[in-house]
Amino acid sequence: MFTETVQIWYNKYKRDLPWRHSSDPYIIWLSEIILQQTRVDQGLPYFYRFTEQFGNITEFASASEDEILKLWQGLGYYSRARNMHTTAKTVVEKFKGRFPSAYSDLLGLKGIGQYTAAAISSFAAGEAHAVVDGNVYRLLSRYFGIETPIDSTIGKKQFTELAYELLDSQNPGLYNQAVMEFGARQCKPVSPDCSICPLAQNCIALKNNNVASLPVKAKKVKIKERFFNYLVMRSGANICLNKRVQKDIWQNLHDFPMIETPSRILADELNKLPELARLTGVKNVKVATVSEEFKHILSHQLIFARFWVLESEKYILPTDGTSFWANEMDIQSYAFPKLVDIYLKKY
DNA sequence: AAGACGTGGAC
DNA sequence: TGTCCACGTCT
Repeated sequence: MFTETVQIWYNKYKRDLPWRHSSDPYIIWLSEIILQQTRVDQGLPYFYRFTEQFGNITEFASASEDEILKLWQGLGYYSRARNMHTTAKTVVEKFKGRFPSAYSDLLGLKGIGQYTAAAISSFAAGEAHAVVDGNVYRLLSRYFGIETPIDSTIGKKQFTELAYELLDSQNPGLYNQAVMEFGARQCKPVSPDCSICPLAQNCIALKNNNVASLPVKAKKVKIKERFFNYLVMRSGANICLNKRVQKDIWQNLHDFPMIETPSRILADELNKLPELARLTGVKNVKVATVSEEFKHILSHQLIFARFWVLESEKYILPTDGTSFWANEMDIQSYAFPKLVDIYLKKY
């Protein structure tokens, strides 16, 4: 009943999305990775960008990581782009350029977990694997009145087992699309219109009047505050950039040489920091201008950033090994996190 | 196996 | 304003 109702609803109300016309595992992979933790509206332009740029997995694999990250710029969770590049090269080398569609093959690829392997194998090859994404957790927890936290090991197991029981093994692709679309559009996170819901009759949460409190999540993220002091150095037509190679946010994207401090600092405090002399190679650097404070919110961090534009006759190349002088004309070819991109567009 | 990892839109 | 979405995957 549940399964049939959801599929009937889907056939009537589904959105026409470009990847739904394809059974090419490469195209489905692109769309699924882009859509992880990302809404359709935000991901759609990136999907077009990537399919236009790379017509197949071999073209994708032959691009550089910098190129991939530049195309991905602004979408967030950049490990997705780095993992895609790794996977593209794996597919060319180990699968002769034919993107796999078997669940077990897919699970072995970087960036593909249970959800994505189930999605690609069911959409591209009709394999009977149930997708369990945020939409599915929400829909099942409400309809069946399940209060097990979805971010617990037990919860994950319980919801996955239920999803496999409900799966239409004759039409796994259709069922998976339907259940996710239903969750996204009808059983919405906030204020769903239960008065028009075809599942309302048997929905436990609706009966118990606790739709709004499901699904249950046990953990809450701790937000860590960080203070970034970016050093903007220009020399002729060049500007000093930094590649973020360390294991931290925005890995392999670019910003400026930066001094992170435990709290907000003033100009004369910045001048006293030994890192300033070390990063600039100049003893008494003058601060020409200071930007306003930029507040940048990540899922787990709150970043306060200032851009200190330095004035000096001459700088030496910072000795951190990750900074370099770039021609200002080439600036648009580097991938930047949103915070830095906003600053660059403003000044 | 708990925590890390972006961004933007809805309310 | 702040909170939620946002389990998806990796480490």
